[in-house]
Order: sequence, then C-alpha cells, then structure tokens
Amino acid sequence: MTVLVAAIAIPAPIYRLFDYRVPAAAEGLLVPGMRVRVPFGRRRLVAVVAEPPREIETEGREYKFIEVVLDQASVFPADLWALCRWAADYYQYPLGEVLSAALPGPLRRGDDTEIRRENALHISESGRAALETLPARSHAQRAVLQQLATTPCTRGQLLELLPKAAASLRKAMEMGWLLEVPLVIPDGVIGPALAPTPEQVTVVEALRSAAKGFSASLLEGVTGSGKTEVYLCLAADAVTRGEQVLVLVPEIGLTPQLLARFNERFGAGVASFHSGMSENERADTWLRARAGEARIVIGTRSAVFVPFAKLGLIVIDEEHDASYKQQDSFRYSARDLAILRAQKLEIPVLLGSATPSLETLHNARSGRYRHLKLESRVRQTAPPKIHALDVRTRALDHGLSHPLLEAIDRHLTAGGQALLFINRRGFAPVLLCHDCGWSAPCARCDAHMTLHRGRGRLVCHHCGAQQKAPTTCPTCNSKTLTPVGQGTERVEEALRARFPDKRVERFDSDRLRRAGELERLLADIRSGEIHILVGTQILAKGHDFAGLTLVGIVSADQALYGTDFRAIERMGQMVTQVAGRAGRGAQQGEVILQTHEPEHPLLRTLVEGGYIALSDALLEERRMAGLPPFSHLALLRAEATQADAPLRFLNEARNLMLADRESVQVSDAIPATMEKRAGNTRAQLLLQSASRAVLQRKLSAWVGQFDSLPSARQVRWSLDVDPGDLY
DNA sequence: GTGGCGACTGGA
DNA sequence: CCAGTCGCCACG
Repeated sequence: MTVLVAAIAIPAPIYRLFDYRVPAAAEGLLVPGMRVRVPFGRRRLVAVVAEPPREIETEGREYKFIEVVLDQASVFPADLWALCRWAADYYQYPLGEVLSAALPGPLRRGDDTEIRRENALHISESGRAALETLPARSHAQRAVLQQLATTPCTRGQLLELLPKAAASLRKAMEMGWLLEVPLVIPDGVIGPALAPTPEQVTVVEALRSAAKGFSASLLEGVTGSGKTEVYLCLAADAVTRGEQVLVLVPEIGLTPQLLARFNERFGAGVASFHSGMSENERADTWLRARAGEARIVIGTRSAVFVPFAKLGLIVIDEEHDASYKQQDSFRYSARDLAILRAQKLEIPVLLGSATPSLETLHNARSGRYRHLKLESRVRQTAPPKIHALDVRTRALDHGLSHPLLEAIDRHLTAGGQALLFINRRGFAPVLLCHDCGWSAPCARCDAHMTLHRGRGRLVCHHCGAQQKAPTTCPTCNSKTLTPVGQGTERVEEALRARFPDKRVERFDSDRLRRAGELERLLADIRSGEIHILVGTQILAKGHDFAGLTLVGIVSADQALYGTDFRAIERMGQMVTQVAGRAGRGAQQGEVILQTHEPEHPLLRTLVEGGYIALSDALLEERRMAGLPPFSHLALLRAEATQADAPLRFLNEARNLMLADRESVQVSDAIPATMEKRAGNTRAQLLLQSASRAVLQRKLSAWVGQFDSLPSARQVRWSLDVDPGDLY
C-alpha cells in the first residue's frame, strides 16, 4: 500500500526525522515549516514539517497520522528556514531542536500566530495638566508622563525604559491621565539625528557606498568613538527604504543606553528581544517583526532567529563578545549565523567593536570584510595610556600595591573617580588552613570553594554548592583559617578601610541581583556620589562614566598562564574595554595594570602597542600553531558520573573517526582541564581541519554513529563546533 | 527528552 | 512477595 507521509522534525535529541501520514484534509496544503501536533511515543508533541509530503510504500508498517495541522503556512520565512536548516547541519544538532530553539515559547507550545495587539499609551488632556501641577518630588510620576508626552508607547516598552514605573503607571491610569489608542507603528524615522562628527560622516558615507547586496564591514572604533551613531544612521537609511533592521547586542541589561538611543530615534518601531522579557513579550516581538511591524529589533543571541518580512541590515555590536556563542545544548554562534543570514539575504552586515575578535580582524585584513575605523573619541580626550606596574616584591594590601593606592588617592583628591577591575567574585578564591593545609575543596568539583565573607558562606563557582563558612578548620580544628587571593568583596572592603570618607561600591553579579540595582548605581556614579567602583567584567561593558579618570586592573596575569588558546585574546579585550572607561570627560585618563609578569612579551605588546598590536602578534601565533582562524575546530566532550566512562567513550569514538578521517586531525582523548565538575568526570577530544567543509562533512558522517558506540549509554556527550573555549 | 518495560534491590 | 528504583530502549 502507498500512503502520503511527511517527514517531521521532532523537538527531541534524535538526529533523524519521523514520517507521519498526512490527513486527507491537509493533502496539498502541507508545506515545510508548518507546525503540527503529532503522537510521539505516549506523548503528543508540537513538531515541524521538515520536508514536503511524499508517497511511500508502507511495506506493512503502520504510520501514525498527523493529528492537527497548526498553521496555514510556514511559520518560518524562507530565509529563517534556510538558516535553521543550515545551522542544524553545521552545528550537528537535531533539526527539531534547532527549530524549537528558534521559536518563542508560546509558539513552541502550539499557540496561534495572531499578534495580540497592544494599545499604545498616550497622555490625555488631564495628564498634561497634571504634568504642570505635579509636586516637585513626584519624580517617578513625572517621568512616566513626560515619556508618554514625547513618545507614546506600549506598557511593555515603557517599563523597559523606566523599569520601576509599574506603580506610577497604574496610578496614572486610575487618574485618567492616559489614553489607550490602538498602536500605530510609524513608517519611518521619528527623532532627529545628532550632529555626526566628520569622521562619523566619512564612515557612514563609505558604508552607504557599498554595492547593493551582501557586504560585511568591521567598524573598529575605540570606546567613546560613536559607533552607535553610525548604527543609527544606517538603520535610519534602511527604515526609510521600508526595510527592517536587526541589532544584536551581547547583554541588553548592561547596555540600556543603546536601547534608549534607538528608542529616541525610532520610537514605537523598536522592539527588543532578550531573556529578561516574558515569553509572551518575546513572542510579540517575534510575530511583529515577522509581520513587518517592528522596524528595528534589538536583541541578544537568540534574536538571530527572529523572522523578518523585509530585513535590510544586520548590526552586531561588540562582535567579539563571548556571549554570542551559546555554551550549552545548541552551541551556535549568533555572530556567525547573523553573517550567514545577511549573506543569504544579500544584505549588509555591520560588525562593531573596539576590540575585534581575531577571526573578524583576519577576515578584515584578508579583504573579506571591509574595514572602517573611528579613531578619535567624540569628546576629544586622548585615549588612556596603560601603565604596567611591576608589583613583584612590593607589599600588597589585599592585592593592592602602594603606587595604585596612591594613584587612587591622587585622582580622588583631584575630583575624579576610580574603577578597580578584578575578574573574580567573592572575598577570596581559597580559604586555607595555615596549620594543616586544608583548602576548602568542593566535594563535587576539582576546585576550591570561594569565600563569600559578606554572606558567611563558601560557594563553589563551578557547581553552585554552598556551605556555611567555618571559623575553625574542619580537619584539624585550628583557628588559623586564612583567605588567600582576592575577589571583588575583599578589594571593596580594603578600599572602604583605606578611604573611609569615600563611597565605594561593588559591581558584580552578586551585588546586582535585584532588578534596577544597576541603573540605580549607574545614576549614582554619574552624579559623582560614588567615588570608587570595584567590579568584574560587568564594568567593562558599554557604560559611559564621564567623571572616571583612573582605572586599576588588580591583575590580569591569570590569562598569561592560561591553558585556553583564547585566554590572552580575551584578556586583551577585557583590559582594553575596561581601560576605555577612563577619561571620557574633560580629563585624560590613567590606567594602571598590576602584574607579576611585566616582561611577558604579549603583555608588553598590549601595553606598548595596544589591542591591535596584540592581535597581530596573536594572529601570527595562531598561524604558526594552525589554530583558528587558520583552521577549524570541533570539540567532542563527554561527561559521566562513572569516572572512566568519558575517556572510554571518547576512545571508542576516536577509533571510529581514525578509520575514516580524511584530512581531519583527531587528537587524543584527554581529561578536561577541570576533570571533575558538579560530580561528573569530564573528558574531551579535539578535531581540527584546514577545511571547514571537510570537517563538517566528516562530523555529519560521525555524529550519527556516536550513539551506537558501546559506552555511549554511560556518558552524556556533546559536540561543539567552533568552540569558544577548549575546556 | 520521556515513558514503558524488564531486571534488580530492599523492606516486611 | 511486592514496591520502588534503575538501566535500556524506542519513539514513525
């Protein structure tokens, strides 16, 4: 008997597609990209049609029917569909899982694709009157009314701009100060452009002159050089042509300014897409972009899968940022997918960074990308010079040397602010017993637990395990427990003690857990109330602190001993980004980098020549070592509770690969850098090839066989194509 | 991923 | 002896 079946992609970690019979009512109507509800095992799942229906010979087999066809057309526009299929092949991940990752939650669960139309909030006559008569202290109330008086927007958009306005908004509604009007999306640009600098004009003109079609351009611009204004000009061009724009950013919560600038210029045409939004809000952006209503979508990694009716430009801000690479399950690079998407759509893509990744620099140098530079800072101050301070033999007060403390004093006295950067949370990374050598090991990881003295706890930063911090050694009862090394908490405390009349604030994920906390502290920095900032990378991201004149980097030496081939590149980016926070106001900034390795050639290159000189040196090293971008990598990882299973599995996989490896190098299977983590033993194996295509072809051939290896059942394995880290 | 099934362990 | 647990398998 022949039946009509369609291959369906199931959202489960299974590499094959499953054939289901097409119900008579759907014959001739079913196309790839439509969602369907199908019985799968005992369950009912929402899955996606992967291939057009076809007639097959049943050969006695019973095929289940598609139970419900949920869509009348593909939910994925053609370019997004092609992107997802490509990504599933390239990252060796099941298509059903990829499609599932591309859909917002409600659609994944089968909700319909109607846009729930929100009303825009406008200010009413009485609202205008109230604005005049509000008491001076009603800041929050005034902010809400003022915002809506200038730019009417939806409730969601308003709360994004004024995160704490929920109560004021409710009050304004009750008082009749607001009118709800069906949302009208403006056709074009609504706000005025700033007066661009001559340099910005040159860059924008150069980008405009690109031939129609695909082009990739690197916009290399130091912090404060005005990359955002360039994005805005090009976005305005696209919007004026009736096209949409996708803007990718590393973490939206850390860059409220960028969102605010786009909102000013494009008003209600801007929609955002990030993990801080509710699933329904994300679905709303997704559907509105698909309908062509959202002109500009600003979002994080997963926004690369937002569909568009007519996408005309993609911007990738801070393109070097590691958060564009997903580090678990579906390990895609949003940057790379965005570039591919632009290529397929034949539209331009603009990559912006002060510290471009080596991959991108290499592409720019080899002429594959255009390379544009913004070299002067908008506010005329010279970029800060980094001074490497040799701390060998110097006394350190909780990690801070005397010259650094002096410099802080000097800058504070001169009315400046200081920023201290340490890439480590907590008080101290190790709590050591001076008598017996006990060092607070984590029971489930090959790591020490970090002392968080404020909370009185030991916390493992790798598995999250916590316990009360002991006051006496648990093995020898001695009272000589000594915190070794320093984290943000310790430096904060040391600075408070040293500068008792100054306000010192810490910026790390522990401190900024509550919503709105970052905004509150940023405001206090701008107003000059905070004198010293101590923090992690959070401080290295796009904030503008006009009064900041000194940046102290407590130590960046860790990267110099690092095992990962990207460690120094990352360190250079971080140091340069954090140094860029200094001296954006009138005064020239000073940057002090404490080190025990002042002679290290790469550190010297960074200090003397800056990030670009460092990247030249690193690229040369990569060329010699045959590492990316001069080769392509994939990492096969395995972990298991049973200690010998991961290596056994990887060796089995290795034998399989060695038998048929073409021009792919297959490394030995080795234990991971931190072999035990969260109770699992971990191991890995590196695959390397000069040819991306060959590597991909071989991976496709191998991946399907891994699950049938004898020890596959004992491990959890994953394949990471273009890994960000090798551990 | 997840539910079902047979095999196994443990308490009564 | 039966219940709860565990590894293994199949899912169209």
